[in-house]
Amino acid sequence: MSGKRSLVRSGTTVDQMVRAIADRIVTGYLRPGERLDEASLAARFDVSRTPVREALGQLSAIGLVERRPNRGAIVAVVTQEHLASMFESMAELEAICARFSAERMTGAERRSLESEHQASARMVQLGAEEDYEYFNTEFHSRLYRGAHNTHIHDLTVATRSRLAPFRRAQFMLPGRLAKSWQEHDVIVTAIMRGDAAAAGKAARDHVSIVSEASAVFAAVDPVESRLTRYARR
Amino acid sequence: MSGKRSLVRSGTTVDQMVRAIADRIVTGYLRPGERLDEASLAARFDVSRTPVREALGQLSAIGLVERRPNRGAIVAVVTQEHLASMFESMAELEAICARFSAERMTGAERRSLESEHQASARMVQLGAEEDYEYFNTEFHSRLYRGAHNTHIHDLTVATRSRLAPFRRAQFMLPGRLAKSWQEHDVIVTAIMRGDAAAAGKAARDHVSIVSEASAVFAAVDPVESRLTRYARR
DNA sequence: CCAAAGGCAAGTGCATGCACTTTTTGCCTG
DNA sequence: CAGGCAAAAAGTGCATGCACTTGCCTTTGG
Repeated sequence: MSGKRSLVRSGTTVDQMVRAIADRIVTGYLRPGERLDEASLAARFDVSRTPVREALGQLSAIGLVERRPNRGAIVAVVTQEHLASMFESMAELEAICARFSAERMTGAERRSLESEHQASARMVQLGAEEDYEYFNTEFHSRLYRGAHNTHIHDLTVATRSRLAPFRRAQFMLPGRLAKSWQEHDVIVTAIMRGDAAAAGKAARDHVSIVSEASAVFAAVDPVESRLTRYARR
Repeated sequence: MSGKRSLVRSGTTVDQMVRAIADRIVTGYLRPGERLDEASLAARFDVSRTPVREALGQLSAIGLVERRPNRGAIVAVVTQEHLASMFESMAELEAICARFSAERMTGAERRSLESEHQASARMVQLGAEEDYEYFNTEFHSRLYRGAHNTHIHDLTVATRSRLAPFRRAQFMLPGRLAKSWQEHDVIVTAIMRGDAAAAGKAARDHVSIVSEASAVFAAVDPVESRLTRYARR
């Protein structure tokens, strides 16, 4: 092998592989149903099959890939039904985070939530989808952290990342940007006045709307065809 | 190696290892902070280190074990704070399941929930802790399934199993058995009349009470001493 | 007597190799 | 020409081996 390790990143080779593959799945570069050949991945990342296997095992443990004994691994295929259940769960989890945030956020957390939210209004005016997407992600992360509950935070982040491939195109819908900001605004207002119930409801509604927007894409997405291909085997 | 495989169970060797180790952790046979030596485990289960390593990797991916690069694995240590966050999450997750159950359970599901619940009353009268514990587990599983949401089901089951070591002794508390049944009764009644809000609240309260009961044990448990041992390293 | 250095044992991380399973291919038969 | 079968190819599952890291213990200089 070539000296130390070409990818100088942190952690062991396996950790790097897990992150690398998970990233490709979450960003949609690897599509549901796509075959994950151990040898190819090993060659691609210039490591032996052992760390690849371990990485695939861990990814399958967290549900990002599906492994069939002796038959290789594929990027986890998500049925319409399961997708719906994840979106519904997401709405509930976000509702919990918003409720807790309304009750528990510190003064500093409230202030930065509000100021960043106000700042993101500019992105909406400019119609800067990508910049707004960054604010949006950050906004939701603030809610998760603001809940001051590690476990809920972890569950929410994990669920969110599994939904990432299906949320991708949502901001392409005309007017979605402005609506999203409005919905955030309702959440922020409720949190600022410590109204847990209202914050929870607003967050749940917000995700539900995103869910419906994404469902449009999911239906015509390669997911279905991959599903078919998978079932055929 | 001896022929096929001595542990004839289903799945690959790695799957068996994951289940075997997870089981020992969840049942409390392996205690938080305990060292998981690859070679010892390999010898113990009569396999090579490779499947053991993969199993440990997967267990660490789902949070049951903690892995420090080059420094081996230990059974995940749960701080008091994290434990509290898991109990709180559990209460919320159960509340969601109960709410959904009230809205979505089929007639058959409702009937069997109620009849099994009524049957478990006998266990309370007889003070049969172990038998009641079986009914109790089944009762909660019914709620998770009754929610008709795969993802929530999975999150709830996973969280519950991580809490298992800390719920163990709860029924030893005098009178807990009868109180538990009463609390279940409130949940069942709410579900039977389709009152989602009441079912959710009752389920949340139920778990909160269990949480408080368990906290007593957690505080004086080996968890603390293990924590100390771990920190010392 | 203590602190730093160095070496040793234990243990982890990854590469490689072989056995076994699944899938594919090519040939034969009806 | 479809169907079936057998052998080869491809790919997974696990064992083994070696390099490297870590923690401990001894040694040595102050």
